[in-house]
Amino acid sequence: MRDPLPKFPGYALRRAANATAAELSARLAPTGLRQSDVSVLLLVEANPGVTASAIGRQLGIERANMVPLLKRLDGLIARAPIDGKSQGLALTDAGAARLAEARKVVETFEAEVLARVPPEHRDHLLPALEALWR
Amino acid sequence: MRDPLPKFPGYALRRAANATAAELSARLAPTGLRQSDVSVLLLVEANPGVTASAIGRQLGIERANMVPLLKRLDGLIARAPIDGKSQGLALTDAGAARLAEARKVVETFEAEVLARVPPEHRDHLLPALEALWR
DNA sequence: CGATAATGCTATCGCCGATAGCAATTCGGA
DNA sequence: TCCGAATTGCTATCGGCGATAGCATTATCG
Repeated sequence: MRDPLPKFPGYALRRAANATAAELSARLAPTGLRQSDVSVLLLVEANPGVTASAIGRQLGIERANMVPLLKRLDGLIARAPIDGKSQGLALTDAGAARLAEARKVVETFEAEVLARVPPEHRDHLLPALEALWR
Repeated sequence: MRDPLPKFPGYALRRAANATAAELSARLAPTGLRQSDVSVLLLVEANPGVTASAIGRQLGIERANMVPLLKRLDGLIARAPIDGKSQGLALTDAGAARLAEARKVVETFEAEVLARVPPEHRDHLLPALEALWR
C-alpha cells in the first residue's frame, strides 16, 4: 500500500510518541500512576515547596488540569499554605515510596527507548526533539 | 526550577509531539480538516479503492474509530461496494480540492518543522523516530 | 460445508489538553 | 499608600485521539 506519510517528521513524531506513551502507560499500570502523575511527582520531589501553578507551567499543564491531577495524588502529595492564595507541595512518605517504584519503571523504559534507536542516530534524538518544543 | 524530565527521550517526545500537533491543528483549522482527516485523505488519494479497514491498519486507527472519521468526511470521500461486506474508498472532486489545500498547509508545516532542527541533527530525526514505531 | 476471519458498525470509556469564568489574594507602579 | 493588574486555585465543560466490547453480516479456507 502506498503511504506518503512516514516521510513527514510531524507524522513520525506522532506515531513514535503514541507508541512510546502506550507502552509506558502499560508499564506504569501496576504502580497505579499515570505518566502525568509521575512527571508531577518527580518535579515535586526535586522542588519541595513549589506551587501547583509553577509545576503546571514547567510541565505545560494548565492550572485547571492540575486540580484533578493533584486530587488523584491525594496522600502522595501534601499541601502547606504559603500565603493566603498559594500552597506549597511536597511528597509524603507514601508519595516518595510510590515515586521510587515509578522511577524504576520510567528509567528502565527510557533507557530501552534510547536503545532502540540505531547508534548512529541515538545522540541526535534528544537535541533534535528539544529544538521542537523548547 | 530543577527539572529532571527533559533528559528523558520519552518525555521530550511527548512535548515535541504535542507542540507540533497543536501547531498543525491550528494551521489546518481554516481547511476544516483535522490531522487524522488529512492523513486518511492522503492515503485514499494514494490508494483509490482501499477499504476503511486497510486505511485504519496502515494509520494505526481502529476500525471503530474510522466510522465517525469517515462520516465527517462525507462528500469528500465516496464509497463503492466491493463485495457484500467491503467498500472501496475514493476521493470525490470536492475531496481532491480540499486535500489540495490541506496538502499545502501540511507540506509547508513539515518543512518548517524540519528547518527548526539544527542542521547537524536534522537528518537523524526521521530515522530515529522510525525506529521507535515501525 | 462449517469453522474462522474480516468488515463495518454502535456504544462507551480513558487520557490529555484547552477554554471560560469566578472568588480570593498578592503585587507593583503612580 | 492605594488601586488596577496579575496570580492562584478552582468549577464546569469541551475537543481530539485512541481503546475496548460486542454485534450482524459476509468471505475465506481447510
